Amino acid sequence: MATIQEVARDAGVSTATVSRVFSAPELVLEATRKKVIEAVARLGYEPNFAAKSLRTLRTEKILVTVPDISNPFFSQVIRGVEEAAMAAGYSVLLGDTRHEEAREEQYAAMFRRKEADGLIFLGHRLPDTLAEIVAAKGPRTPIVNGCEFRPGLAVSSAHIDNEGAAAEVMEHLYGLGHTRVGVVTGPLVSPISSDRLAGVLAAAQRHGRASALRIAIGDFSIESGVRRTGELLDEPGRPTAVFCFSDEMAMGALEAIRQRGLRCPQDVSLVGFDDIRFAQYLNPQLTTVSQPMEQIGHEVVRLLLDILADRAGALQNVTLPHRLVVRSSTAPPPGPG
Amino acid sequence: MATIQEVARDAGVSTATVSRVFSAPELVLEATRKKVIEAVARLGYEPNFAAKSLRTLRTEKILVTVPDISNPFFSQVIRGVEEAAMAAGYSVLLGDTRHEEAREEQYAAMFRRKEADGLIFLGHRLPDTLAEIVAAKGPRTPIVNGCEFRPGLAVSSAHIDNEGAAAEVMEHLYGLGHTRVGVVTGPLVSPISSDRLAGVLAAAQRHGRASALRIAIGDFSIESGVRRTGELLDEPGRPTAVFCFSDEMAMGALEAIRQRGLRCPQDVSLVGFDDIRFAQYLNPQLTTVSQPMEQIGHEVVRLLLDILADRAGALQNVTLPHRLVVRSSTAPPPGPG
DNA sequence: CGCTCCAATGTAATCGAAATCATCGATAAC
DNA sequence: GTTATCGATGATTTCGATTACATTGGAGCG
Repeated sequence: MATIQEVARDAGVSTATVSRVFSAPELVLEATRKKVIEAVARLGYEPNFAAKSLRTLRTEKILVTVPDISNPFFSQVIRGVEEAAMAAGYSVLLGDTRHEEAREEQYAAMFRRKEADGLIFLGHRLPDTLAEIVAAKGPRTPIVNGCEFRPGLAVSSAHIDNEGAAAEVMEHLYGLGHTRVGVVTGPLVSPISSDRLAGVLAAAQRHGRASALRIAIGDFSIESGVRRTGELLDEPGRPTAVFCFSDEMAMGALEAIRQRGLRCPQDVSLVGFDDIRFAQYLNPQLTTVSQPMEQIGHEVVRLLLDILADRAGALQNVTLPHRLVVRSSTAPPPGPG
Repeated sequence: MATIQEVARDAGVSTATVSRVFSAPELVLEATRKKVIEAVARLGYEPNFAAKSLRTLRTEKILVTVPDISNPFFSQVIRGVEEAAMAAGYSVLLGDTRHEEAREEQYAAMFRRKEADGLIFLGHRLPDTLAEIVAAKGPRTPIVNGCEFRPGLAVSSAHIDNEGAAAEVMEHLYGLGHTRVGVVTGPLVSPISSDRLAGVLAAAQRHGRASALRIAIGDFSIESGVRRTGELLDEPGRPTAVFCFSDEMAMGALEAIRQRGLRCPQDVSLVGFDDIRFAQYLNPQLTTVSQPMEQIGHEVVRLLLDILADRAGALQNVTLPHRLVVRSSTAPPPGPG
C-alpha cells in the first residue's frame, strides 16, 4: 500500500535513495540503507509493479500460449517453462487457445500491448499480426516456438526430430516383422504431424511397404484414437500394428482394440508418441517416443531470454534428443494361423 | 509502439479524446471518432498496458497458483479458470508451486506488489503474509480457494463435498459385499485428504467395519499408488477392495495389482477419485468420483470477480455436485474359495 | 437579444517508481 | 590554499495513459 514517497519521508531520505536501495544498494551508505530497510519494513512497502513497468518498459512476464492446457504433454512443457522462467525472475502468463484462432489473436493483442516481454507459443500457428512484427523486426523479435518447427515462421524454436522419431518407430515395427501398419496422425496442418508422417512414409518406402500403409487422420484426442483406430481395424486386411501420433490417441486405440475382442500386443501392436507420465502404467505398458518435455520448456525460455538480453544472434532451431521407449505394447505380429 | 500523444497529434485531437474513443466512445462525435480510429490504424497504436494499469490501479490479471500443473486434475481446473477469466476480460498468471512453500511465498509477493488484481490458490496452504492481509481486510480480500476448503482460512472457496463423496464410495464397496477395504489417502495435512478420510471412517463405523480398514498415506502420485497399494496387498488379510484418493494413485494401484498376478475387479476392486479424462480408458475402466473440474474453475473466478466488483457480501463456500461413476473396476469380492 | 445549458473537446494533474542531472561535503593533488 | 575528484544523496523529469475540471460554440428559451 505504501508508496516510495512515504517510505522516503519515513526514512528521512529522497525517493531516489529508496529506489537505489533496491536496484543498486552498493551506491548507498550502509547506515542510510539500514534506515530505508527499516522504514520499508515498518510500512510494509512493496514497489508498485505498474509504475516500475511503465518506467522501465519491461514487465518481467512471459506469455505462453498452448493449444490445450489439459493435455498432459503440454502441461509438462509448461511446467518446464514455468520453472525456467521463475528461475530467471520472470513469471508466466498463461493462454489456453483451445485451438481457436480468435483466442490466439486475443493473446497476440496482449503481446502487442506489451503485457509481456516475450511470447512462447506451443501450437503451430502464429497470428498474422505477429508474423508481420517478426517480418519487420527479424530474429530479435522476442517470440519463440516450442514443440513445433515451421521454417517459414522465421522464429527460434525447440523441438525434437519428429521425422526421424517417426521413422524409428516404423523401423521398430518392421523389425518385429509387421508389414501392414496403420497410422493415426494428428491434423496435417501442423508440422508436428506432417513431419512425422514424412518419416513414416520414408521408412515405409525403404522397406517397400508404402502400399501396405493405412493412414487415418485424428486430432490428438482420446476419442479420435478410439474412432480412427477402430476404422483401421475394421478394414479388410487388418493392420497388425498401429502407430498413433500421441499417447492419448494410443489410449483410445487400446480401447478400440479391446472393444473388438483383440489383444495388444498379441493381435495388434501399438505405439504412441510423447511418453506422458501415464504411458508406462497402461495395460500393456505403452511403447512410445519419449520427448524431453520439461527440457523443451527450459530451452524455449533460454532462447527467449537470449533474445531479450540481446545475446541472440541468428535464429536458432534447437533439436532436442528423443528416445524410442520399447515396452510391452509391441511384439511380433501373430502367426498366419 | 506509437503512444497516445502521437495518435492525438496525427488525428488532430487531444489525448483525452483518443482515450475516450476507447473507453467511452458515446461521448465522441462520430466524425472525430473516425479520424482517431484511422490514426490508430495508421500508426498501429496499442495502448500501453503499464501506463493504463498505473493510472487505474488495476491489472486485469488473476494470479492462479497450483501445486502441480502437470496433474490432469489441476490442469482441467485451470482450464475452467482460464476460460471464465478470459470471458470476463481477465488474463491468468500461472504459478506452479510444486508443493514448495518458497514458491508459494514468491507468488504471494507478486500479489502484494499488485501484479494481479486477485489470487486463486488451488492448494491447501495460504502463505502467512497473505493470511495476515485476509485477517486485516476480511472477506473483501480478493483471494479465493479452489478445490479445498479449510474453514479457518476465512476465504471464499469452491469445492465438492469430499467427506460425503468418500462415504458414498465406501457405501458402494460395502454394498457390493466387501468387508476388508484398503484406503490410500493423500497427505493428511490437506483438508482434501482429511475430509475424505473422515467420510471413509464414518461409513466404516456405520457398517461396523472400522477395524477392518487399512489406511496407507500416499502423496497423490502414481508411484505412491504403486507402493502404498502394494503394501496393503502384501499384508495378511489382504483387502478385497482399494480406494485411492486420486485417479493417478489408482493407476499406480492397478499396476501393483497386476504385479502380484491379481486381477481387477475379480480379485481386488478399485476406486479412484477425480474422474480425470483417462479414468474411463483404463483397463478395467475405473470406478471413481467425478469432480466438476471446469465448473470449479468457473466458480472460483465468479467468486473472485464478485469480490473485485464489490458485489460480494459475506464469505461464500460453494459446494459443487460430485458423482460416483461406477465402471468396471469394482465388483463383488471373490468367493471364499 | 441575452442567458442558460449541454454536447464535444481540450488542459493538465495524476498514478508510483526509475533515472538523469545537480548538489554538497570531503579528500586528494598540485 | 585553491581546485579537481569522487562518493553520497537530493531534485526533478519521465514513462503513457486516464480523468477531473475547464473551455468552447451552438441550440433553446423567455
